[in-house]
Amino acid sequence: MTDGIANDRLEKLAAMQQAGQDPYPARVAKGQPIADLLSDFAARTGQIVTIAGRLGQIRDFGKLRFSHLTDRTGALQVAFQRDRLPTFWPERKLIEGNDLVSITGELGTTQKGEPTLWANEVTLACKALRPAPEKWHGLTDTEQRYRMRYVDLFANPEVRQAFAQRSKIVREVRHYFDSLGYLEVETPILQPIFGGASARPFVTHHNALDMKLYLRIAPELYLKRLLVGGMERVFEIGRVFRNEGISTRHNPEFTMLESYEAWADYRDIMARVEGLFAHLVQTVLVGKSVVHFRERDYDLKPPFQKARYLDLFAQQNPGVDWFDHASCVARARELHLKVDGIEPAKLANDVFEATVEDTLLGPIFVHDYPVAISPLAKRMREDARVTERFELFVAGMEIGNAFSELNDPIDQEQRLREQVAHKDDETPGEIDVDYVTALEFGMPPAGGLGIGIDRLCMLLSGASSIRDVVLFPLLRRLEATGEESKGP
RNA sequence: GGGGGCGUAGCUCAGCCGGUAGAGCAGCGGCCUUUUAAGCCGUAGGUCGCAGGUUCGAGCCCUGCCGCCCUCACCA
Repeated sequence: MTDGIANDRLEKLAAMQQAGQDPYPARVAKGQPIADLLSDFAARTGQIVTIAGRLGQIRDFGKLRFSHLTDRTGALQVAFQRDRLPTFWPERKLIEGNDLVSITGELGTTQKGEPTLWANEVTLACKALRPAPEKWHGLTDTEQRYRMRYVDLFANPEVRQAFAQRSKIVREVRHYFDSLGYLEVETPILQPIFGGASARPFVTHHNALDMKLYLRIAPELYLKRLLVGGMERVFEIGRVFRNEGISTRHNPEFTMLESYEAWADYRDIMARVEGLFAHLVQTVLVGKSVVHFRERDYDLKPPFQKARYLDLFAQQNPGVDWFDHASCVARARELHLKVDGIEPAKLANDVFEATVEDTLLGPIFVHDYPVAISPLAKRMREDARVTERFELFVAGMEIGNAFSELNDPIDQEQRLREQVAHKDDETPGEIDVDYVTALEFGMPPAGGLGIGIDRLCMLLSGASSIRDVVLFPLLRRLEATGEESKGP
C-alpha cells in the first residue's frame, strides 16, 4: 500500500522519529482563524499569534523561505527566517509542502505589502506522506476528484466553497420551516413496505427479525401519519434511496425535503415554495436572484409563472387527448417512445415529459396533474380527472412536487389497489394497509411538499452535475488488485 | 443498454506517418533574505488502464475487458 507514497517523505518521517520528534502529536498550539487576522490586519501588525493548517508549496531563498498556510477560513503567507528560528532552521527541510503545521509568529508585511506571519516557532501537527496535486491546476481529473474527494477539497478551494454553500442552503431551508412553526422529525429509513413515490427500491434484510426491508424511496407515508397524530406542521430533510440509473441529475442516494402542513391546500403550499425561494435568494444568494445554470440565466425571485399540466400538454401535442389511449399511443410512436407494455397513464405522461419538460425553463409551477399519475393527491373540486398538485420546474429540471394530500381513506385504498393491480418493479408489492388505517382515523386536510435538495443546490450554485453537490457520489468500485484487496 | 470521448511520471499535459518515453510542477542535491505559478544549475522518477493480436518493431493499428466523462434511453 505504499503506492503513491514518496520515499523521501518516509525518510523525513523516520528522521523525525529518530530525533525523538512526534510526527503525529495529539495536540499542538491551536490556531486563530486566518480570516479574523486578515479582517483587521493593519491593526494587528506586531502581534504574536498562532495559526494552524496545511502548508502550501515552499518558496526557498536560502536564508528565507515563504509559503502559504491554509485553514478553514482562508490562507496567510508564512515567512521562515533563519535568524528567527535558530533551532528549527537546521531541520527545516523535514517540514515540507502539504504537511499540517501549527506556527506561532509575528504579524507583519513583506516589502510588497503582503500580510505575513513571521514564524518564531514551528510545530509539525501531521506529516503528510503524499504530496499535494499540482499547485496551479489542482486536481482536475474528474474520476480522481470524486474518488479522492478529500484531495479535491484541499486542493481546490472552490470545491470547499461549493459545499459550504450547500451547508448554508440546508441551514436556511431548515430555518425557513422552523420559523413557520414546523417541527423537524425523523422517520424510518428502513421500511417493511416502500411507498410514497414510484421508484425501484434497494432491498435489505434484518437478521434478528428475519425480515425483508427496503431503504425508503420517500418518507411521505410516515410523515402523513404524523398529521393524523396531531403534529400539524412537520418536515424532514433526509436521505432517500432509489435503485435507478445514474446521471448528471440522479444519484442513487439523494437528499429530500418533505414538509406537511395541516389546514393548508396546494395553493398555500405554492405560496410556501415562493416564500422559501424568497428566503433563499435573500440569505444564500444575498439578494442576487439571477443564477447561471447550464448556459442560461434564471431569475429565482418569486412570484413564478404558472401553467396547467393539460394546457401545456395540449400546446405541445395539438389534437392529442391525454385521456384517450389510442391518440397517446399514436403520438408516442411519432416521438419514438416505447409503447409496448406501458400503462396508459404512464404513456400519456411519457409524452408530456418528452414534449413539454425541456420547454419548462421557468421557474414555473406546472399544476393540476391527472389523477392516474398522482395516487396520493386529492382530486380537484371542479374536475375529478385531475388533482390539486403542482411541480416546480427550473431549467427543465423537476425541483419540487406538492399537492393537497388525499385524506379520503376509501379513495386512497382504491387507488393503491389499482396501483398494485398494475404492479411493475416500481410499485410496492402490497398495499400499506396501516397507512389506510391511519387515514381512517382522520387526517386533517393538508398540503405537502417535496424538494430535491441536491437539485436545489445545483441550481443555486450553478453546478451542472449532481456529483458536484454530493460530497461522495456513488462510483463503481475499482477491481481490487493484489495485496490492496486485503481489507480490515 | 445504445452512441461519442478519454485513460502516458505523484499532479497537469505533449508524444507527428508505427522506429530508443518527453516537458512543466511536485521530489532530491546545490546557489540565493522579499517571493507569491519565484529564478538558476544539476539529478532522479514509467507495467503508456488491463489482456491478447498484427508487425522486424506498438503509447500509436486491431479485438476484448476495466474505469471515468458526455449524451440518448430508463428514471412520474
